[in-house]
Amino acid sequence: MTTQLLPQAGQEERLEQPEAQDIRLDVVFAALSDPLRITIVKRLMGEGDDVFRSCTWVGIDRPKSTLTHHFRALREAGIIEQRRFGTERRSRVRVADLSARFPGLLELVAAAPLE
Amino acid sequence: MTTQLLPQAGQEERLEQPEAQDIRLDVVFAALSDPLRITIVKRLMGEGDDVFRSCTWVGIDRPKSTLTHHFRALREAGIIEQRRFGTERRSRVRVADLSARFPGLLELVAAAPLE
DNA sequence: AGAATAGTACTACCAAAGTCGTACTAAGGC
DNA sequence: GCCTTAGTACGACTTTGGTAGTACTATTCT
Repeated sequence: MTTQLLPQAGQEERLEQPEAQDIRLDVVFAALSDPLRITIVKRLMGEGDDVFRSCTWVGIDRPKSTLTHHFRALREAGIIEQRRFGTERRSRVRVADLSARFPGLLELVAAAPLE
Repeated sequence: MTTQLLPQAGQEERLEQPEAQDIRLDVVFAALSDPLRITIVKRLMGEGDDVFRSCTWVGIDRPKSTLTHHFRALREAGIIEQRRFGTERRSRVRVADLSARFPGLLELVAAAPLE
């Protein structure tokens, strides 16, 4: 994290997530088996791997409680990192970790015909 | 199928499966989110992509009804092909189809630390 | 025909999971 | 302090899915 460019000040705590070596493929598959979550990951990835975006930025038409649930699932599976920025919870895809652990996985997701 | 080497005679009908272009990534992820199914696929792949193996050959310690359920899930997701050979239902992984549609996916499965 | 084996349809059970609403917390602006 | 917004914990509901047993089908061999 020491070399990471953080575009906004006021960054605070990172929400709990598994270490890279603890990320499990079956759990990742389970998290990404939901089309909505693939969409979320694709949109976040489209912004680059050092950019954090809020839950509402992703633009999914679902109640906030549902979004909370999905983002949590992605975080706990190790797919995204979430940090608190004031009132927002901003996320980014853990591209480096996932590419190291599961080479090619994110390319599959990026190519998925789901918007 | 015309160039496929079939090691046994008496091959009969192929069970229903999705066409290669109809295989969906989220459905594949869902099917492979079960550790037992990853194990099944790994063992089948260890035999090569033109070799059919029966459900019991795979050597999973589960009642037959549970195996039937899992194999069906893999087939309907498009991950395996199943054919009837006498009393047996033999399966092989659809390596060519999956590699074409989702490059690298089977390598992830093969490398998964699940036995 | 009977026995044995492989596998399946059906059923039941329980757990997991997606969806949503509600009441609430956390933060920021006026 | 009040208002607004972002997000969460909790609960309820419905659907999905893993597991297993039972009765059965399909096939093969004697």
